[in-house]
Amino acid sequence: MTDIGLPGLDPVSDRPVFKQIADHLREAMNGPALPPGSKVPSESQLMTHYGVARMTIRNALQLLQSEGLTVAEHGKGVFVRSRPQVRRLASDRFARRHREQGKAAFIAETEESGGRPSVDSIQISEQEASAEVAKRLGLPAGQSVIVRSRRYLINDHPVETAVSYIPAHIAQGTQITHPNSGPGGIYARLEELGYRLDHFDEEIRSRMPLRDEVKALKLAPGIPVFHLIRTAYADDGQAVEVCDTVMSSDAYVLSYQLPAR
Amino acid sequence: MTDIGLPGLDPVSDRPVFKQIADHLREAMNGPALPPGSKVPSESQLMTHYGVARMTIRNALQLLQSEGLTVAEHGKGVFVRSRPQVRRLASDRFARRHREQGKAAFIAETEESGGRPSVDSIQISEQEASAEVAKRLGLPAGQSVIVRSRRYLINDHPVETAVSYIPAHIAQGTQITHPNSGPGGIYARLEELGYRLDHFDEEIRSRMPLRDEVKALKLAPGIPVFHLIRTAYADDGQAVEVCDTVMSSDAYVLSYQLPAR
DNA sequence: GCCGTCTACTCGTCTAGAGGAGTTGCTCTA
DNA sequence: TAGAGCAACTCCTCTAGACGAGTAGACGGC
Repeated sequence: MTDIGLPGLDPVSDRPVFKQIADHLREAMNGPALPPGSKVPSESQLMTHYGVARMTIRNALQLLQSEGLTVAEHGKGVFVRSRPQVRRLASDRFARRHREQGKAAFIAETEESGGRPSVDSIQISEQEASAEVAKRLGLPAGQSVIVRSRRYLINDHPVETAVSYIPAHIAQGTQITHPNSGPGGIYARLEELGYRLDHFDEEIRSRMPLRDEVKALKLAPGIPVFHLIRTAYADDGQAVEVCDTVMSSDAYVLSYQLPAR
Repeated sequence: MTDIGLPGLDPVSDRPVFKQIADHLREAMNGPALPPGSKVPSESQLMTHYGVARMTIRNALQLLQSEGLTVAEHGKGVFVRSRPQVRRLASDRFARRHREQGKAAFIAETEESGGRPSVDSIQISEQEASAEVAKRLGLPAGQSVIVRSRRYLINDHPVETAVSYIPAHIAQGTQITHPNSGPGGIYARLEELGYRLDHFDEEIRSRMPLRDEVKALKLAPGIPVFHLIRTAYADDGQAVEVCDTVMSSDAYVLSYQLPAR
């Protein structure tokens, strides 16, 4: 086999065999033997090396995959995940000075870091607000909202899905209801309508993706998602937008500045 | 079997059997048939119901577990995860007004929300800063730092581990090097030493936990962690502390306020 | 040289068993 | 009645096969 210096099993250890094998491979991945992108020995090679059944090897590989350390490619082999380029979300990303340059935050930031941004699956509809959304927007339940959903991609790879909810009485009849919301995005439109933005609240959770999210974001097994809910407030204290986004956690580092005063 | 109304398999679908079974169970968990905390039918019950081999059932259950939806308990059964109480981290949690009340952020917040906070595994040492830490602290590599590591628990359940790095020339000979850092925590001590805190930068990642983290945080399978790195800056722009924390993602919702100006 | 086929190798799915170990509750005995 | 012991049930680990489908390189025919 492609010898990467894997040790043998410890016959006295009571740690299950498949976990021991996973440990060995994890170890090798930390060293030079299995650098990111390299190929892990095949199932049959590992079977021969350790003298165990195929299922035992598969359990070990499965474990590593669920930890997000490897990806299996049908017909090719199992490979050590290489960390993809990440996008840093800074806490000033919605500052007015960026908005005034006429580009939505995502487009501007991605281009700056040398990526090719795109947006697809744009869908716009008018719906009754769910209890959750109504509460965040400070509306009575069942009030009508404009729903804008879309998917963001970098170099044609999906990284984020987003759904925005804007009270219908605000967005109705404006460019916000069009797929192309115009220069600076919907926040620029809201300001033109007289809703001067004051601040945003962001709520962040992390969890494993749902089935649909795995598909929409082409997520590898073992990669969690950020679930971020942002509420935009105008300077009169009124909530004017709620944005619910799900992001591939291996494509993002979130970054915030907190006051100490 | 405890009939929860599971449908049969779709013989024409090309979706693998174990995924179909997982789909059925996931569906049942969304409805009243399998509420949080309830017991999923046993492997042998599912074998009988679907007429498939045990491994196929186990694959399905394994999938749900890796999604963080269920927990298996040896000898008892598989149970639907119930969402634990979460702790909300607000972006003003390090505001001076809190610090001046003499309690560290974690203790104050947890008590406020009705939990019983505790801290254990406190270890303090002096080490050479790693390249990463040195860079964040703005120190030459290899400079000496005081390392404070500890684990936070709520109602005796671990939720977070944290390691702080403070330049030795600042912390040396102060209470910061003692396990009990005194009222208001190390941030209060830093201010007493004349480092008036100006702001914090927080960097957030999400990923699956390492082996040690699973143990330290008693994490169930399929639960990712937040990895948060906070840097504290004094008002002269100097970085005075770096804190590296790993948090169980099912115990936290992070919350930040962003300026729009 | 180019293209299609064949083959060997990869991982994916599934079957049908084995023994082990933790938990629970019943039964039988003292 | 209290306790020990046992049986039945749970999930965990592992074996030894089967067939399927995707990939890539060798090889031969055109």
